[in-house]
Amino acid sequence: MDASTAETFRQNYSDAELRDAMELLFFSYRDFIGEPDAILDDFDFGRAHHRVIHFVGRNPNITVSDLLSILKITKQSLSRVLSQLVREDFINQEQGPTDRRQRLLSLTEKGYALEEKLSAHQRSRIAKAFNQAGPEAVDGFYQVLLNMMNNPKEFKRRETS
Amino acid sequence: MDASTAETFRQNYSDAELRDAMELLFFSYRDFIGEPDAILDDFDFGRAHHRVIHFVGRNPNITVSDLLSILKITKQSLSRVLSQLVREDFINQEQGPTDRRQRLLSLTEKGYALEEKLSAHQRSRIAKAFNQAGPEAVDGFYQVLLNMMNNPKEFKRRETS
DNA sequence: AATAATAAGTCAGTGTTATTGACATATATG
DNA sequence: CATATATGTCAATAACACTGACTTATTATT
Repeated sequence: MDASTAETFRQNYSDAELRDAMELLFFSYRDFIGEPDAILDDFDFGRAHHRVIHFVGRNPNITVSDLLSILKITKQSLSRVLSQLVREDFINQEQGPTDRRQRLLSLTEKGYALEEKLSAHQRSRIAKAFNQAGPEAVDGFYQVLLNMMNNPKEFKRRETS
Repeated sequence: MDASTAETFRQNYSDAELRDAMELLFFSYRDFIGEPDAILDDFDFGRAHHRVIHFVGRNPNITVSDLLSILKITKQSLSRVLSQLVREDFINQEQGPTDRRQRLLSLTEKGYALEEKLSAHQRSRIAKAFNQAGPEAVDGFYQVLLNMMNNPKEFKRRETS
């Protein structure tokens, strides 16, 4: 979609259409997150652990407070999950080099292996959806979901090819 | 995207790209569901009530068991929420006309009003995202998310224009 | 050097949403 | 009549979130 046609967008969507989209989001997200649960059960972990492992994996050496603002949960909620992951050697904490109050978080090898295992199903689900829908659809998927975010800049797309 | 070019899709996405998409789903869904909570608080309701109200609204006279298979939660989980909504006159139950074991669910006027109020923010969020991204992007959004579902036929798109 | 602010962690209590398992009732179907 | 189905309910439990209050270590400010 180039700039010259940008003015010609239909700017009206009916409530029924918008409710369709709401429902599609619900269904697709429900199925998207429903998968790794079995693996997590084996470790006595839940979805909260999964999210922490994902975001620490994507942001090596992230601080606790930065992780908190991504997850938008409280320190106390994170604490339970994080201390468990550190205790069981999935996540490593080390003192910040310049600010020694910080505890920089990164995945251990064990943590990385779990992330791989957990995300395998989700990655192949997305790959399948992308391949079936085609590259133009993938662009649309990105555009719509980015525009749905409160702060689209929070999403850092690492790789485009 | 027409059938003639369907064979030319790039069929390989890197793990990093796929993890990008996972993250975008997380962020956009987090922001999408984060909004109606304040309204729900006023009624002492939670997200579970919201989901029930939404799906009963979209599927008038749905049976309890059909609602359960959409939500993919247990009967006991639904029961607490549903009986509360019935007790406070947001949802109406009536005996099935052919099968009297069934309790067909529908929104009362009060329930419909609440649904309107709750979905208003989400609808305008989606409308904004659709308008910013453009109609082709909207098509892509639909295609990708549909292909991400376990059973795309579960999604019934009511309106296309 | 003293004070204030920040980063992280912890203790205690609470609430929502989900779970499993067992069982009850009404109705429908073979 | 026996069995299956649709719904509802009781009890116990767990995951994941919350609020509020407080501590410790470290950094920044005055």
